[in-house]
Amino acid sequence: MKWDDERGSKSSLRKGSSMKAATMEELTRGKKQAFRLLSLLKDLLSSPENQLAAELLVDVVGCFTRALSYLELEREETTDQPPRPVPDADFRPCSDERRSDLGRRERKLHTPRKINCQTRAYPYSCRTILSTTIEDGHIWRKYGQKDIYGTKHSRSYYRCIHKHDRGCRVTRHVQKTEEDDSVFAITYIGEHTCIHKSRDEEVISNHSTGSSSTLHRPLFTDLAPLTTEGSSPASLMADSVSRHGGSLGMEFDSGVFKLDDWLAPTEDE
DNA sequence: ACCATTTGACCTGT
DNA sequence: ACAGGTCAAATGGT
Repeated sequence: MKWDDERGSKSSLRKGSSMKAATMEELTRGKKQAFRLLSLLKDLLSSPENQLAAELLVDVVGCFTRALSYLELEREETTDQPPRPVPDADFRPCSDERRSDLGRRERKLHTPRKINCQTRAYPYSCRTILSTTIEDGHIWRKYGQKDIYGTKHSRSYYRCIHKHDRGCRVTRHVQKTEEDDSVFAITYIGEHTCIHKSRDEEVISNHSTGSSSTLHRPLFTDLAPLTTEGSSPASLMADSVSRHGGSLGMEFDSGVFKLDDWLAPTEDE
């Protein structure tokens, strides 16, 4: 196994770097390492007996993420400096020359904007989860892909396949995390209104994954609510976890997902 | 032929 | 002006 950046304290005490910069550096490193651990242990943590460990680790990643956000916010408020450098030194644009947007990256440094429901007037709930799979038990139609400024992975856009026949307007976008290529950040915008799935479909879906798990998820409307006012994407994550066994959820933005809400087996009605 | 994905163009919000 | 989101024609797979 290769550990490439164990030596945080040395770099953080570099001459001339501020305490805040050093703090951010340490937090960034901590977050990255926590991600690696999460990725390393994902199979182990998906079993119910390791639920507490999974919860703790997800919380650790969340703490780092939040701490970095707070520092970033404070810096943006107190300085005129362009706030964020390109995150990776080895960052380079996607090789696809045809994309008209690519040249824009080079032109100017800008603060990456917050996405979607924070920048646009969407009346829908918006939640981001982390998962090792993009499968969540729903059928999605991809309708776009964009290179996102300051990130090395492009973002893919999906809408529910039942948009037209059932009027389901939920969308999601999927992007690999900077820290770990095998972990996806999946942001759900809106809620499924096409949720009338039969038990048969659930069984088929479970069976198709090859999983011998006896876990069953309730239908969306049965799920425990989030700690914030929004609701349904937690259920999407719950589906993902129970069916695919390797997914891990966590909070982002405004919602907190409780692992025990979606890992615990559900009792049959 | 049909359907899903890709991707350049366009739209929207800041 | 620009980043991010969406549209829709082109393309590719079956």
